[in-house]
Amino acid sequence: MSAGAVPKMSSTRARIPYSVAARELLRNTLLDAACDELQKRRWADITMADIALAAGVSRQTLYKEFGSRDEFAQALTLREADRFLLAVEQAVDAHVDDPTSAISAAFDVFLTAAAENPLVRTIVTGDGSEELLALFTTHGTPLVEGAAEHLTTLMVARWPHVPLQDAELLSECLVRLAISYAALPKGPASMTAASIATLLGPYVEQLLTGYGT
Amino acid sequence: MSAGAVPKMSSTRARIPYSVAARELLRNTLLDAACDELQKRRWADITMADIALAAGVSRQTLYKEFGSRDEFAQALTLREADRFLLAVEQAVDAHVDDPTSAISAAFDVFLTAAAENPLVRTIVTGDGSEELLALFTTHGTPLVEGAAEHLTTLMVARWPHVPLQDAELLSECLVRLAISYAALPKGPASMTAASIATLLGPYVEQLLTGYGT
DNA sequence: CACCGATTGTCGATTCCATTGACACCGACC
DNA sequence: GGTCGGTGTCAATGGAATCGACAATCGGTG
Repeated sequence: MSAGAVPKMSSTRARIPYSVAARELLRNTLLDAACDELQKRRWADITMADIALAAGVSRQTLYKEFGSRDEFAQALTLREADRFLLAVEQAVDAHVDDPTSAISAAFDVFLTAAAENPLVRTIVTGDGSEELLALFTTHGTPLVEGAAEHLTTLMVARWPHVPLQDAELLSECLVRLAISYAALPKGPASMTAASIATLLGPYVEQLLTGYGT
Repeated sequence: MSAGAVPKMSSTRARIPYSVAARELLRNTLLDAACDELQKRRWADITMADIALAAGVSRQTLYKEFGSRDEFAQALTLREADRFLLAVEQAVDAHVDDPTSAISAAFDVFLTAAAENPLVRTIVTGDGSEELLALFTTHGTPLVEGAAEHLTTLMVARWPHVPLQDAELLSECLVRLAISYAALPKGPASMTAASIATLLGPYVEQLLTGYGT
């Protein structure tokens, strides 16, 4: 058969009002422009004016949308994190029946994607983007908490039997481990993923079989 | 393997300046809103106010973007036509080696998609959307000429040996036949497609083998 | 036929948002 | 210490979207 690309009309799902769509478009255009620049030079060498220019927008609209340079950097990392979480979610969905291998698979896709991701690479390579690095570690509260929260809701939605507290603990540890191995890889992604899975496997099995009560 | 959804960063290709992206977004939001409404009631029963409201925009911005109700309807059909041409283009690309089967395949995907397309269905079903129907037939100059032109450039790009004049003639006839069969189907799409292909096959073969000159 | 309600298309006034240009502030470098 | 480049902020300007209202038109109703 030929390439199956049907026209795909307007999609009957809830329509997004133009005003919010435009706002989202503005933010993404800015963020995308910054990503582009990041592939050419280091974060420290990129000015706010550069980003605004690349996005085809004035410097002040950039400042209105994101308060400061730091907040903009935050938004950059948070959006990228969201994308990673999306991939992780799909990986988990492919292993709902077996939580341990779900962890392994999720870790695998995460580490593999991280190793290839331009933004992550420029940060991990070091060399001028220390400020961005900090947003993943020392100043990484928003990212870690946000990602952990996302992971938690993801988990409880699939395995309702797991107590919230345990899910939160597991999520945060997973997020922290993921960031750690993304920042400083050790061996191939699949290997690391398998190690983490065997490390945490017993714990999650215990959670699901309902040890107590 | 799991679902292969890598983050997919900003894509280094040429960035679209925000201003034009926003304009495009506005137009599409409006058009999409109209499509949604069309699946609920007939074109004659849909007011400009309804469309504007559904798009989350004021009636006047709608009038500024598209001059009048008629022009808006035109834009609606033209955009849908463009989507169909995209599908057609892909079908053709799957048969660059054999023009006759390319025609057959293109016609097939076109008719199949048309039969399923909500907009086309509401029009073909008749019953209240006569004004839209006219845009495909009696008032269809922009659509027919536009589609034919698109088809022509598509053809000459793939088969440069074909004289422009012949490509234009063939394109226009194909477009008119496609519209005709979409409006009034006769038997299954694949059958019709095969018939058209056998009908025009000899002509295109003659074009490619270079009969004269 | 006259009336009425709804819709189209247009206009001016208003509001909101992005742009412009300028400025004070800070840090790096000479 | 002085200069240069970048950050962050401001008031003024311009344009685009909104609001409210209007004449014109059309279909239905008494």
